[in-house]
Amino acid sequence: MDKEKRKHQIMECAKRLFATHGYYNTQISDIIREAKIARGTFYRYFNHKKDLFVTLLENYYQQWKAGISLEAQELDLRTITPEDYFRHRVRNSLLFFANDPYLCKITLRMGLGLPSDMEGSIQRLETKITELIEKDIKLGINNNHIRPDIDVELTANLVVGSILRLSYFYFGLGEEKSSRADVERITEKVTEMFFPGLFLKYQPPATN
Amino acid sequence: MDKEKRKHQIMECAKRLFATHGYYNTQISDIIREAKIARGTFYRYFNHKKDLFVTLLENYYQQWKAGISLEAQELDLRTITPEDYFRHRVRNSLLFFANDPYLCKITLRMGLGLPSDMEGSIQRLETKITELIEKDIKLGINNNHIRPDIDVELTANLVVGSILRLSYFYFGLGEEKSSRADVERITEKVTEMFFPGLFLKYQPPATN
Amino acid sequence: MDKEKRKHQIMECAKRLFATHGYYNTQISDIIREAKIARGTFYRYFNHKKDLFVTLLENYYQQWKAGISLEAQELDLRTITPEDYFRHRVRNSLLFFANDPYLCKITLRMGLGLPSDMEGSIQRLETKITELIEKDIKLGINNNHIRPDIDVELTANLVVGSILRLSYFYFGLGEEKSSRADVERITEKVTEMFFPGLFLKYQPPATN
Amino acid sequence: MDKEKRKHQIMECAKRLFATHGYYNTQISDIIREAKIARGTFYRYFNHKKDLFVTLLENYYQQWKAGISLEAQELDLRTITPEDYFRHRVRNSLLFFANDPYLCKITLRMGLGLPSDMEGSIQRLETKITELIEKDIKLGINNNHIRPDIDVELTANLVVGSILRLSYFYFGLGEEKSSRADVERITEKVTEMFFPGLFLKYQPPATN
DNA sequence: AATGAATGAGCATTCATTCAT
DNA sequence: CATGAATGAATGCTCATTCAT
Repeated sequence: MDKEKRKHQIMECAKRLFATHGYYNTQISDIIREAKIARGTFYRYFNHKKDLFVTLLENYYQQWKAGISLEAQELDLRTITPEDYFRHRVRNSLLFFANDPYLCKITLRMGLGLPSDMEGSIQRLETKITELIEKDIKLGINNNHIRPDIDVELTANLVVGSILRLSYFYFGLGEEKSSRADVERITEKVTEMFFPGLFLKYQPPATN
Repeated sequence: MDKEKRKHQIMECAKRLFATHGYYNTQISDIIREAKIARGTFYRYFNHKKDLFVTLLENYYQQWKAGISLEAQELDLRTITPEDYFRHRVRNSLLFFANDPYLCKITLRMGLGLPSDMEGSIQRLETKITELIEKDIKLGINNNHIRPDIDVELTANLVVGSILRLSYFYFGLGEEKSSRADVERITEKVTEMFFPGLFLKYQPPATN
Repeated sequence: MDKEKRKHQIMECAKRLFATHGYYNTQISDIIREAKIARGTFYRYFNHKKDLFVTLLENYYQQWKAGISLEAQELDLRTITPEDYFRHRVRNSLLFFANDPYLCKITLRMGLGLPSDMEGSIQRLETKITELIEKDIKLGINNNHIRPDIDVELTANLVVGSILRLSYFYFGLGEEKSSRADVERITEKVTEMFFPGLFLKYQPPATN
Repeated sequence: MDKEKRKHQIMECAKRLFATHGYYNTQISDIIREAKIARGTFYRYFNHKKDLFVTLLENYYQQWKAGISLEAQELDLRTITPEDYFRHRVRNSLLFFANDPYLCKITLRMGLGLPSDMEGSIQRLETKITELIEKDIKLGINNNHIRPDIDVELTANLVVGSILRLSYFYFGLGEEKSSRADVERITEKVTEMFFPGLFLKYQPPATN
């Protein structure tokens, strides 16, 4: 239908603008200029700016759900190995995000709501943490503790991602400070999880 | 100094408000009401609203850096095992975030910039993905593929965090679609990393 | 003619909407929804929204004029008493308004242009004035000054109507404050007019 | 207080503009231009445009109430004649409206909400009705039925005011057509009320 | 230093009117 | 004739920032 096409066109423009400049730094004026439509036309398709945003994400969510059920059909659950099953899941999740960088940015809350200079302030901390982990990994490789064939950058991001997500989940959602006990438990679990895949079997330094 | 105390008081109020309602939904009016100061006073301590925000994060960053160097001193690098070293790093990162839920929220871009109803639209996708992984893990445990002693919720968040971070890093920062090859490579690395810590040694089903 | 019928249908809908929600709170969208016609169709029958409104009143005015000339024919001016003549005039005026509550509201400027909550603010003053007059009349009846057979509510409205109309005519149409002399003259005339019909012959209180 | 003075200044400007161009044809821009203040300043004193309007009327109402209680004190209720009492009431009501032509216009719903050209369409009907009554009165005077000393224009407005108010009260406030019975009853009461004050004792025409 | 009244650029949204089909 | 998608000028309101006291 032609009406749907127009709506889609607006959504594509908005998605790019939201991802690039953030929700609050994208004005209706920007969207209609980009979409080459008149001001009033925008409001024929969306009730508010907010409506557009929510529609965008709702759409994305539906797309993801559809992808999931499709994915299920591809697998022969009786014969697949656990490793392949895991691999499959990971691949499909990545593919989903890889497919649309703009929605990826929006969903991952990058560039959402903050002007790029302020965004930078936030990213710096993440980057620094990642760099620290990278350094640690390199050190571990040099000392023959960590498998030398791993991709340092990727692994650092992987580990940082876990830690940030767990912080968010366990410390950020509430409002009160978390207890030391929580931290210890989480620390232990994270270590258990990463150790086997990350480290070589440990050889205590030969003393002489 | 008294001046510093006043500045600190403003920052504490702002931090809480930013974390709770987002940068754009926190007005100067809110901050000065909360901090019990006059409008003009605010501008004696900060040049703009943006300045306050950046100062807040800069502070946080310095705090983190200080924590890091402190941490280094605690360790006797000659005798510590690699596992303890890793554990140490993880613990300190978690502690840092656990210590200040408001800054945690801000840094992790939660509640930043979006009214809570729109924020919900975003969180849904993350939650759904996490739930899916949780289901997979439970299935794996039932089928004796996954170690039964793991914490399902924690592990799901850990895995999801990795995947989201990698998506962000490899697909979100640029603007062009990513190649299939990238996805395959990342998939493989993620699988390699998690497999040993997550799965029991695989026993192919006995055929009869 | 079919065209006239359609035009009439639009006018009926608009009349009801204007009377109920006011001119400015009635949108073209409301009218066409109610009249079940398309947006463009409206503009085939009326040049503007204003045109519709003016047409509506023009129509009403013509109707009234027609009613007047008709009325004249009913009377035998040679034999009718002055009282019947007056009664006749009053009856026909009332009938005219009684016949179409929507046009009545519009002509009497009720519900024109203001949202109902603001309209309320205006009505309150009128209501309070009327209530005050009602109280006075009741008092007069109790003291045997006013004929006990009158309809209090009706009479209060009648008197208030006169006063408001005279205020409007003598004080509202111009822009400058009116002189005290005007007020005195009008007061005297109003008193003269209402006194004979409203009051019993006055009996000065017996002194002892 | 200075703050009150500023608020008062805005209200005075708005009152004049509302009365002259109507609520909907008075823009915030007009008000602030007239009051020589900035856009934002307006919103320091009033929450909305509507708020200003309601405040204006609320003020007027309070003024009226204060006037009423004051008025009560002036009267010696034990000695005043009913006629003087009535005269007093009428005078004070008129004085109230005479005092502020702008608020008079607003309260009487003139110039409220409609551009002056449309307002004209409405006024025409009122004017025509008044003219008709004037003609009747002159006729009555010529025929020696009506007292020759009355003020024709004033009396016509007085009678029209009553009729319009009664129409409004009995036919306009509801939405359904009124019954013929209502009209007859009102007609009779109006005639009874005006007849004694308006007409000379009727002399049936001498027949020969 | 502290205050808070004043400022005005900026923005989302509305709605009468037009015009291609 | 009828339609309804498109238009864009107009408007109420927000809010970061300034500045006189």
